[in-house]
Amino acid sequence: MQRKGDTITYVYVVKSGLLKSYSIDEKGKEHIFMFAPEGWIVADAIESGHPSQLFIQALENSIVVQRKKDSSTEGSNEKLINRLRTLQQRIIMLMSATAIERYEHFLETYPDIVQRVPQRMIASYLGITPEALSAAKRKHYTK
Amino acid sequence: MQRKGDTITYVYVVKSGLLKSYSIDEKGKEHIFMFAPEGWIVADAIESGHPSQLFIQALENSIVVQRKKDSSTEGSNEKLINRLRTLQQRIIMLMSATAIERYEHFLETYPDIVQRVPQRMIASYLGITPEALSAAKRKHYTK
DNA sequence: AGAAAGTCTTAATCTACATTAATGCACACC
DNA sequence: GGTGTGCATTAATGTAGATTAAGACTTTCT
Repeated sequence: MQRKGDTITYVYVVKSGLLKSYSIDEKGKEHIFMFAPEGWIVADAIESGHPSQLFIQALENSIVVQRKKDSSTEGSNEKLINRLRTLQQRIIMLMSATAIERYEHFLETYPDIVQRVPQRMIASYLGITPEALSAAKRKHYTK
Repeated sequence: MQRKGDTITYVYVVKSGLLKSYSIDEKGKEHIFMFAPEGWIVADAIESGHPSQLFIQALENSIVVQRKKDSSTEGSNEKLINRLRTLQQRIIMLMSATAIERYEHFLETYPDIVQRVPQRMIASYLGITPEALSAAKRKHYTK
C-alpha cells in the first residue's frame, strides 16, 4: 500500500499493522513525520495543493480502513486538538532537546514499536542520521 | 497582558498589535512557538493538564478579543486543519532546513514583523541563539 | 553455495551551531 | 554628566551531529 496525498483527502484508521507517514524535502531526503501502529489514525495530506506533502506507506502487512474525510462528519475536533498538542510537543522537542532526549521521548510515545522498525527510520523520525543515533546510544547507555 | 494556559481554554483573536506564544523547557529556556500579528488567532494551551504549556504575551500594545473556546461552537476545523498544516511544515523545516533557510521561511510567514520584534526573539523562534542568527546573516547576506 | 543487497556499527574528518566572553551601542535613571 | 541595564554584534573555543568510508552480519536472490 502506498498512497500519495492528492486532491481528495482521506483518513486512515489503522486496524492492525504499522504505517509510516513521511515527507521528502527539496534535497530529496526522507523525513518520517509519524508512525501509526494499531489504533492510530493518519490524516494524511492535511489538505492538498500545498508543497509539504505527506506520504503514507505500510511497514508491515496492515489492515487499514480508508474513510473519506467529510469535514462535517469529521466532527471530533477533539482528535484534531489532540494531534495539535502532539505536534506542538514535537516542535518544542526539536527546538530544545538533544538527540537522546528525543529518543527517550520516542520510546514513550511508541512503546512497542522499537523492535518493529529499523534504526534508520527511528533516526529519521528523530531528525538525525542513523550513525548519530548509534553513537548517541552507545555514549549514553554503555559505560 | 500576560495570560497563562489554565483550566479554561480561550481563543484570542488579535485585532491589532502583536503577541507571542511561547513555552519554557525543563532547562528554563524560552522557545517562541509562534507570533500573532493582526488578524491571527492564538489558541493557547490546547488543553490543560499537560506539561508543555504555552504562554502568551503581548509584544506591543494590542487589542485582543478573548473568546471562550466552546468546543461545539468552535466548528471551524478548517482553522484547526490550517494550523495543523502550519505546524507540520514547521516540523519538517526544523528537521531538514538550516538556520538561514528557516529564517527565509520566517520572513515569508511573517513578512512585516521583522522590524517589530528583537533579533533574539526571531532566533528563539528559529530554534537557535541570537549569536548564531547574527553570524548566519552576516555569512549569507554580506560578501 | 555464492553473490548481491540491505542493515548496523565504528571511526576520521568536517561543519553548523552553542557557549563564553568582550565590545559597542542606545536608552533610561540618579 | 556619569552610571546603570538591555540588546546586537564579533570573535575564540567547544561540541553535537553530518558526512564519508569501511567492516561485519543478515537476508534474499540465482
